[in-house]
Amino acid sequence: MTRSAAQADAGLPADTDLTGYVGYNLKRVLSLVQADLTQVLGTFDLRAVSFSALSIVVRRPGINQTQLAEALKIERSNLVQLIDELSDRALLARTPVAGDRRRYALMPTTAGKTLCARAEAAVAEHEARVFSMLDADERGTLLALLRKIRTEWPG
Amino acid sequence: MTRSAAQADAGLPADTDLTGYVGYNLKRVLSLVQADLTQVLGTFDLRAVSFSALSIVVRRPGINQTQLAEALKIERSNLVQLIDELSDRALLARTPVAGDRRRYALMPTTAGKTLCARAEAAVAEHEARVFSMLDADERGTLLALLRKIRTEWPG
DNA sequence: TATTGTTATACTCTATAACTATA
DNA sequence: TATAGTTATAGAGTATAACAATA
Repeated sequence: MTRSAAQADAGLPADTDLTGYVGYNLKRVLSLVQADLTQVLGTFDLRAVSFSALSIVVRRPGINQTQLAEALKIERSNLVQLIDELSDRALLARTPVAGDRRRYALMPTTAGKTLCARAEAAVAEHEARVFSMLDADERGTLLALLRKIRTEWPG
Repeated sequence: MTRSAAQADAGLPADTDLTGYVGYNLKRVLSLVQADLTQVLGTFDLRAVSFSALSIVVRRPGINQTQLAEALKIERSNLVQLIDELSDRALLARTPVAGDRRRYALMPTTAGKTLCARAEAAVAEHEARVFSMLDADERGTLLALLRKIRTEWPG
């Protein structure tokens, strides 16, 4: 006997009821997506958060660490080592800001821009692959709904 | 001067480009939802994972820890203390299984069923609130899309 | 006084290996 | 040999407080 006879079993997954919650499905889907993304970005020696940070610095050269932390919704303190790593790899640089010696302007290097472009292409492929069960309309709808939740978040 | 003059600034959030990714939006939305859910379940002294586990045990009495771990996609080892807590609070019990002394049948107590029902009502209210910017159709579509991703996940 | 970057630290979550008892 | 539950532990991620330099 491979399973308890003490319960009815309609052959449904045990988490059937939880799948009625949007939040639970968000969590399970994100877990799948993140695992794949980690693999993809690993080939560039990037973590998801490093990729996000680099991508923003490339698009917004001159941004400082406080602004970057706010954009990524992470703590400034947790950004320090992350920027250290990207800086050590010469993907970006902390450059002085004229008139305010507290701040650094984060500037992407040529290597940083190049790696970012390659990583972005890989992430785009990753998204096309992991969401390939959705057609273009469905994927657009999903994106729109998620953005609506973020922009109209209550509180 | 409140921001660097070294960059163009169209007034857009710094993560504008990242919001083109479904995965990034999934992560940011889940973060918002989880923070709210943590507050809600905190009033029952439950974590999200404890609630999920209790909810499954209530619906599938007799399930064992290995099956529960598979359903929640967490490691068996990480389930032990979680079940310890729920058991210490007398919300469920590890009961012997006739014919296999390795296994426990997890059985909800009356208190566990009652707490679960109250928590489920609170979670339903939480979902209605945090997704209140979506109408019923939109919320149904979001749920359907997320479930489709899970059920048709490639690999 | 407030802000920026930084350090140190603690806490949670997750993953892995190894053990026991049972099958 | 394999399975169910358990223990211990290590790593990643995240949150908080306090500090130095500067505004």
